[in-house]
Amino acid sequence: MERKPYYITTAIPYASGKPHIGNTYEAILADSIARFKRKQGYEVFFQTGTDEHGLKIEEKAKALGITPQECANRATGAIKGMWDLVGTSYDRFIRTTDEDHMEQVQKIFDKFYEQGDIYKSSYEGMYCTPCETFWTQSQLVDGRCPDCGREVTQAKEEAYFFKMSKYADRLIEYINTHPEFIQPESRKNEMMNNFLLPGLQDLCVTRSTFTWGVPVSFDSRHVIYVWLDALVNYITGPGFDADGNHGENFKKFWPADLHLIGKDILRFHTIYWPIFLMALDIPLPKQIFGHPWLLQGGEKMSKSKGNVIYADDLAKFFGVDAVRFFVLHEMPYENDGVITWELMVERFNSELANTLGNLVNRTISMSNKYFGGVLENWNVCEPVDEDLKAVVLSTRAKVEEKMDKFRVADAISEIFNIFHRCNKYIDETEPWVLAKDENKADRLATVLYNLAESIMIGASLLESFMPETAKRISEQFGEPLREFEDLTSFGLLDNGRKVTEKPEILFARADVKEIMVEVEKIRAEQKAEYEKEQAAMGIAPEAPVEAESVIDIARKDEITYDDFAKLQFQVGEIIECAEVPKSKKLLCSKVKIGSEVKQIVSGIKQHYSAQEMVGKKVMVLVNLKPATLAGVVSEGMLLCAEDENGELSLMVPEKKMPAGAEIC
RNA sequence: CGCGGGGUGGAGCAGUCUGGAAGCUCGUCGGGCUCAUAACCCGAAGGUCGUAGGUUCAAAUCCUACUCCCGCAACCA
Repeated sequence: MERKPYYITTAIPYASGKPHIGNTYEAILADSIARFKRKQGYEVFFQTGTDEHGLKIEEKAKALGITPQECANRATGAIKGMWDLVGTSYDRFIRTTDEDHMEQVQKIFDKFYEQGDIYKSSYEGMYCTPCETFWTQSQLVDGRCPDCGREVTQAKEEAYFFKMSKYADRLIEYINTHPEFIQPESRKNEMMNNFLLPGLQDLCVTRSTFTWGVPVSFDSRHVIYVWLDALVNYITGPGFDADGNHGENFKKFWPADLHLIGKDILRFHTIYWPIFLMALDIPLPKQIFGHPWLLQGGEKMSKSKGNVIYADDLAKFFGVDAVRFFVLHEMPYENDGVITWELMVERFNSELANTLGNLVNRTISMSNKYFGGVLENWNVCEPVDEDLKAVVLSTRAKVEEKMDKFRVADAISEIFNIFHRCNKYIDETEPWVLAKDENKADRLATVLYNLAESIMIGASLLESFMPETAKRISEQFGEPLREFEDLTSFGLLDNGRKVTEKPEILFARADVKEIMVEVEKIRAEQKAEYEKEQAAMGIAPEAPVEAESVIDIARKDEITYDDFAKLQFQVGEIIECAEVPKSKKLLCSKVKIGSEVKQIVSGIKQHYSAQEMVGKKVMVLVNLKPATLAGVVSEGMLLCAEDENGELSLMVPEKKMPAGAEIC
């Protein structure tokens, strides 16, 4: 029988380091869909991989004293390792440094150029020579390079551009006639209104400021920039060939059924990607699903604090399947989800240990206790059985329906509904009461058989989401997991099956306090590792947060006394202060400096209230050129000290000083 | 008027598109049960569905205004 093809991809994460739980979520989500489709009988091609080119990797490699390829290898190793750990069943793990991919990227670029879709022009912006980087006006800090703080110059760089506008109308038409193309649908309008309808800008598709990328075949000073290089992985992976000699997999699987991506890159996948495909004259993928993010609760995650959550750490405590369960089941459909260690423990205990684990355990224990572990259906039925069977047998259809809409969390809830029903069934039938009456042995056997059968059907459905657990349950019952088509009939479990003698605890309840003690250790390790890495790259470690801490900042270029003398500092007295409307950080102060009053806007609202500002004597840079902030003119600058957490402290004179006193 | 997301019992969320008895998990309280991982089952308390208007026989759901919170952007002079 010929199976229908199903092609699913994840985005390819940038190979910059170990992927955190949010990145891993996407791989798990895609994997569960891929497994489910296989279970449904599709021939699935599941592709994931890494994006390995670009400036950042080139720079990091330089800092570490290794080649960019080595640097990418390390990160890809970490990503692939993580994907493998969580059981991602990909058919191809593509890397943008794979030879077949790079060859096609060049050919595709050539083709676009020959077609006239790509043209040579120039890119204008502010350029930092030492950093070899273009910045937009808005990225500049104090008109200087945000990376090194040096001056930037207006510069022009030659680059190649893709004529997006040429295909915009076709794309708008396509999106309008294919409402299922962008998922969730609410995102469709966002793309249309923000990018497509106002008019598409041509996309710059090359860079000449770094060399770590696929070179343009006919112009070796340029490398092909990220989106063109990365997006086409979806077709080069299964074997697209720009000359038309496509591989078997491409012929079989393209167009893709689903690109699963984070909502942040929906724009590139629903606009640039379809346009590239149109330019190649091949069909567009059927659906693009922008999933929400899995965020960490509590404080902002940062490696330097050591509070980044990784799937492998979670798996150490809870096992891989519990991690899969959490990210799949706890993610809301459209909104961002939250993960914390505490939440993980709670879900783990309540759903996995209590509901599922305990159910399997008590069922097996009873079988052993009452019948030496042998399951036999004596067919002594009572009305309660009917409801159990109805729930169990209707689940497959419900799960399928949810999965069609990628409502994975709901699909899992449907499966767990079986386990809840089973626990209730035990309560209703009271096997321990039946066991006391020898005449009811046949009924008791039937009850246990029904339970085992229900659990096996539930476990079989669970296989796509928690493959290990499904397997362990099946082993404990000594019964193989069911095929998809066998999940809608009750009673297929072999009569006389013998369950395991000693039920294995599937999920041992976890104690939050104990876990948190261990988590602290992980955090300390993570922090140490981060500092080591920074040191290896020649960056001074961040100062510890203790009371005695010191802060080292980058040393600026030496200046002469004349330079210094240009700055005029005076003591100013704040006589009025108000919040700047519509701004989050700004306070507007009237500052008395001598007999003059200046209006100064400062970004200190989060540290000082307007009221407490009044009356303070502060250090003011008075001869700064006035500027307008959030629509308010500012004629100077209040000086503050800033610590590593961004806390600000105004500079005030140590002794009483009159307003206007010069600071020199 | 920068972009976007959100405000639903103590906590975390679903429900909003396609109006029609306010639901899930955790927590709390009470009860049941003892096969099991202090678990399981039943029940209860607890909600002005951010505020104010409007449409409607009927609004958490549709419309209008307002308000607060969170990301990003922007200013952090």
